Amino acid sequence: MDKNYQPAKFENQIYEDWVRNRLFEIDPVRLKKKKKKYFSIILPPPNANADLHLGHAMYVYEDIMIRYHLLLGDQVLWLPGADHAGFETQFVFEKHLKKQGKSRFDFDSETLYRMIWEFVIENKSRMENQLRRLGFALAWSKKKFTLDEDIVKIVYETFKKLFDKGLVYRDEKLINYCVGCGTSFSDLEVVYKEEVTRLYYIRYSFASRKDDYLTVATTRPETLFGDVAVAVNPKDRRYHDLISQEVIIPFVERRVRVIGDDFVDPDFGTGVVKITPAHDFKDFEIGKKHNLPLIRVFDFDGRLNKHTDEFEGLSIFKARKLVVQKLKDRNLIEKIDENYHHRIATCYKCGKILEPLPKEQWFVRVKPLTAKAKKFVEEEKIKIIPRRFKKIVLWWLENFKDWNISRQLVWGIKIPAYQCQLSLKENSNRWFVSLEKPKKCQVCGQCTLIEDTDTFDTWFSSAQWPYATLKTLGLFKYFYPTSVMETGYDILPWWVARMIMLGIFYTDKEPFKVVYLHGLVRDKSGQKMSKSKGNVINPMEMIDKYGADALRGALVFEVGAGSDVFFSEEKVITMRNFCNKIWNIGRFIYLNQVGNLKQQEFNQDVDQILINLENEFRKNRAKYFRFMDGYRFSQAFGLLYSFLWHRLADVYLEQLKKKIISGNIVALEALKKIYLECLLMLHPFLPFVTEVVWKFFHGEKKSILRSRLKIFKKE
RNA sequence: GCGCGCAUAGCUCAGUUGGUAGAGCGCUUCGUUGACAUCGAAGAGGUCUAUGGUUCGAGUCCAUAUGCGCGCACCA
Repeated sequence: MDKNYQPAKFENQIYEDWVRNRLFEIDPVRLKKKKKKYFSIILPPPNANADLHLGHAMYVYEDIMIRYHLLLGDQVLWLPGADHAGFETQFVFEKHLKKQGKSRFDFDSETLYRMIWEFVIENKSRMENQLRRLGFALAWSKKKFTLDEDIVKIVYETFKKLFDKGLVYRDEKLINYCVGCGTSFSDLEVVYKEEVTRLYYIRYSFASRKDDYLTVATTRPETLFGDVAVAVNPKDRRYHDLISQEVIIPFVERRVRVIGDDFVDPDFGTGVVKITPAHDFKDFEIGKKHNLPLIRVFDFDGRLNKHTDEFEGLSIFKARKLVVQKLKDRNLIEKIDENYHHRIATCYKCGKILEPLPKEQWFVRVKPLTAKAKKFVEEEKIKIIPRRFKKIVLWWLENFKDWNISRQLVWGIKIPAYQCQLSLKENSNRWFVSLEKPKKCQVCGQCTLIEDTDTFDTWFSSAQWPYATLKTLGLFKYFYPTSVMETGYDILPWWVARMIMLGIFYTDKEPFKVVYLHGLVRDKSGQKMSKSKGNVINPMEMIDKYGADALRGALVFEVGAGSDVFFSEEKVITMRNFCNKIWNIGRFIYLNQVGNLKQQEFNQDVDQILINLENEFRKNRAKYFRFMDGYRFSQAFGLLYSFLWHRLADVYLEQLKKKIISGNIVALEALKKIYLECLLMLHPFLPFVTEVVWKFFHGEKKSILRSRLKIFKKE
């Protein structure tokens, strides 16, 4: 044994041995003996478009649970997978294209899809290797990908089932559209940014009295071509007499009516609002309520269209400038508030302003789904840890809006929906859903179909991940519902809540019994890690320098449940030192064991020191199991840390040292027994070093995972 | 506006059945004779944000306040 533990010498070999000996795989014979307890976790599938970051390393909590249950002798499954990550991946890929001076418009959709496919496959295998380096006890033979044919089939089945039950519908609504990325989003993808913008006060002349006018306040003068009304609060004395009079929209000279609606805040601006249903969510609602037409004034490429007269073809931003200029020329601008604080909806990925635009999309009707989901959470059929997140999950389930699942992207699962052309001509717009590509129209039986070219929101497929994976693997009846869903609290509404909704919908059962949430990994001053701040720490670099165990330890040690992790290299070093401590206690025992074989000068007196040691160990062991079973992993780990280092090594080993060196075998054996049991308890946290030392004592072929020590029977 | 979280040693943070305050780093002093200097010993350093309440007893439970962080919603 070296003086210090050198992880790089062992880690790869140890992991290969684990895989080769199928220690992470389920045993099909044992599987059917129902005596065993089942324990399963589905790995949140990392996006197959980039390397792992520290957030992924947080899956160490899953490994801790998995290895703990392996040691308990349960029937264990930790299922690996990868997510095609539709929009995210296409976005990353387009950045690659841009570097080469190209864009998505240079390729037809099939070519683009194939190129992204190759890109993803390469990334996927690199990402999987990184999971291995972290030491994760994943059942690799079962790994799944969200684009596997059988998975896609399940996704289609879910969609059809939802469609048949009226829980998915197609409708023209305003959606959040990113002109740069070329796709729509659901409400969850919108990021609001505080900005100081201009508020323009524009005069709309009365149709009856040309020299009199009504002033509206707006941030978006370029949308005035789409105005179909002007609204005031009916209780507002200044204006209520004007309701149902007409004003004239500049440039297009269209007459629109003044309407009264309570939603208008008399104190805002002038108390008069222009109503543009095609480009504003609130206006869209008002438009529906008052039966107003929808006039879209710019297209999905972000350029003004034929409804804008002389402004046609201009980009939104240019059009705004020019419209304002020309309004000024006509003396129709009353004033401009230059310091208007405003929150603007932006694309969470590219940061550009999102446009509300009317578009036909597929929506999931969420109310009926959330009703059941809420019940499961309230009654704790799904238990949420830490508890405080229960309220948050329930809040989301209560407040979800209908979920837009259509994306205008190439990279993704194509939506299996078809439109009857005949119905389109007859203005009835009928769609049907078909698992296989249909030979003929299921509506009229004769027309040439129109295929939906959109793809699903990635979260629509990942929301089905627990049952889709287990169904396709034939493991559904053993492992569903899964035991634990462990993930970051930041994707609660995107993923966890939706898995609960769709899981219950498809299977009538909860997809998992426990949701365990971990926090974000921040740098040591609490800043979010990001490339732009330059504070990103690469987990693989940490492993190269200090070993996988040290990295793992740093993500667990003294971390509050569900709270963010303040990560620093110093903490990794502390954990590296702890691994070394473990190694050296082992080294002391090992060296003296060999030495004592010659000396044989054993001394039978079992003194008070050993009794104290044994008692203290017992107490800690009991606590350990309480912590582990209560999902308090950080505390279990902290307990082992202080017991092993500051009690076993600093106190007891020092007290026994002389006796052991002089050949007291009883003392040596007592120390060794407790040490080995500690290794076992520690193994879920620090799998490599514990396995390496274990093998020094038990031989190359004996894995700690196959140990049958009674300690894990919890006597 | 609604909701959530945090406030403990110089710094970063642990501390869930309420029972004499912990770790890492940093600091002071000392120690390298075969477990480990990726170490050990000794030590300094805390009215656990404030006020009130429940209790024999509160860092821990309740209420209010202050400060900080976060999520969501609205905004013509």
